[in-house]
Amino acid sequence: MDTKKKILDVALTLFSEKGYGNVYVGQIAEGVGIKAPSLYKHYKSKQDIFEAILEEMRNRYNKETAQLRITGNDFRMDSEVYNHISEDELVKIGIGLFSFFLHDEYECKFRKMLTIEQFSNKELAELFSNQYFNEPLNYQTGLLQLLIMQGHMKKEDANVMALQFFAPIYLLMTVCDREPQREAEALQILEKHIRQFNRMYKE
Amino acid sequence: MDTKKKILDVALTLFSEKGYGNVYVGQIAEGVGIKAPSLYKHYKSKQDIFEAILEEMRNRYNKETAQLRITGNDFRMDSEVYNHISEDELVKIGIGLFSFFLHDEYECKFRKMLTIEQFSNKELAELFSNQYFNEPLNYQTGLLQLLIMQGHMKKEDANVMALQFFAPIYLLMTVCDREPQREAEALQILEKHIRQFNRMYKE
DNA sequence: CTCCTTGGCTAATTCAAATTAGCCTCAGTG
DNA sequence: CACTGAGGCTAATTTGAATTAGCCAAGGAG
Repeated sequence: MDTKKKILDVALTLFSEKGYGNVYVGQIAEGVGIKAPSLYKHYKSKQDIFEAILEEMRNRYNKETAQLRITGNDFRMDSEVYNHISEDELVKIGIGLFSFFLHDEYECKFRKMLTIEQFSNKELAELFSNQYFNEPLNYQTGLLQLLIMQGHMKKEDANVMALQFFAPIYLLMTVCDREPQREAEALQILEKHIRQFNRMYKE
Repeated sequence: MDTKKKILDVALTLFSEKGYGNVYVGQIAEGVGIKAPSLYKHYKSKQDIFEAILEEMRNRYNKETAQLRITGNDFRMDSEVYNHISEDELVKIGIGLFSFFLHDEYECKFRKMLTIEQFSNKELAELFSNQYFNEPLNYQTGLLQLLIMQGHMKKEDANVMALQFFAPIYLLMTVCDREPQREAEALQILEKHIRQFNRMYKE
C-alpha cells in the first residue's frame, strides 16, 4: 500500500539489525518489493530515508512523553489508585515494562538502532538516554515517592530506589536483545528481583 | 614502532566510534601514519584486521577470566579478608568497578565496539553478555554469599542482590559512554546507590 | 659489498553501491 | 477519451572505497 511508509519500516528493520553503514539501498528496496531506483521516487537519498526515520522517532517520542506527562499527573492527583499496591501488582508493573520494551516491534527496532548509532550522533545519544534512563527514572521516582508518602515504603531516597528498581530491568532487557533465547531465564530473575525489592523496601 | 600492532589499535578506536561498516581503510591508515595500500603488507583485508581485533579480544578475555578464577578462589579460601568489609569499602569496590570499566582505554573501546556490532555477530553477543553480565554477576554473587554466610548481610537471594548491586553500575556506565559529561552526576548517584544498598541489606 | 626481506609509496584496477536518465503503465480527472 | 502525474522498471553513470601491481629505500645477514 503506502510505499513511502513501508520504506521507512523496512529501512528501520534493517538499520536496527546491521546499522546504517551496513545496509544497502538494494536491500531496502528488496524488502519493500521494488527495485532500488524506485526508492528515489520517494526519498532523495539513503541519508534522507535515515532522516525520515529520525523524524518519525522524534514525533513518536514527543507523543509518548506528552502521554506520560498526563499519566504522570494522574498518579499524583488520583493517588488512591495506588493506596493498596500489592507485591503482585508491582511484579506486574515490572514485567509489563520489561515485556513492552522487549517485544513492542517499533520500540525494539528503535532501541536497537539507537544502540548501534548512539556513538555517531549526539541527538541519538540524547534520545536514548531520555527514553531509557531519564524518563523511566523520573516516572518511577514519582511513583515511589508517592508510596513512601503513603507510608507503604521506607523513607529512602526515591531516586536511588527507582534506579535500583529499573536498572535490573534494563540490564535484563539488553541481555535479551542480544540473546533472545535467554528471555525465560531473565523473566525468572526479574520476578525475584521485584519481589525482593519490595520485601526490602516495604514498610 | 610496531606498525602491525598500531593498526589494530587505530582500527579498534575507529570501529568503536563508528562501527566496522562506517570506517574506511584510508582512515585507519591515516591514523597509523601510512597510506592505505601499506596496510596490506600487514593484513590481507579490512575483514582480516577485524578478525585480528577479535582474536586479541578473545585472548585478553581468556587471560582476564583465568585471572578472575584465581582471585575468585582466593576470596573463597582466604575469607578473613572480608570479615570486616565496611560500607566505605563497598563504595570503593563499586566506584572502582565503574571507573575501571568506564576509563580503561582498551575496555572502553572494546565495549563500544561490542555495543555497535553485537547484533550482527553471535560471538560478539556472547562475549558481551559474558563480560558485562555473566561474569560480574557470578563474581559478585560469590562475594555476597560470603558476606551472608558471615552474617554481615541479610539472608536474601545472593543472585538477586548481585543483580541489584551491579545493574545500576552498568546502567550508569552506559549513560556515561554516550554522554561523558554526565559522569559527575553518575558518580554521585552511584555512591548513594551503594550506600543505600548496604543499608538495606546489611545485617 | 651485494642480496634479499621488510615495509613503505604511487598509480592502477576492480567492484559494488548509490544515484540518475529516461521509458512505460495505469489510475484518476477534465 | 486524451492528459497528467505517480510510481514502477531497466539500463546507464558516478563515485568512492578496497585491493593489487609494481617500484623503491633501508638495513641486516652472508
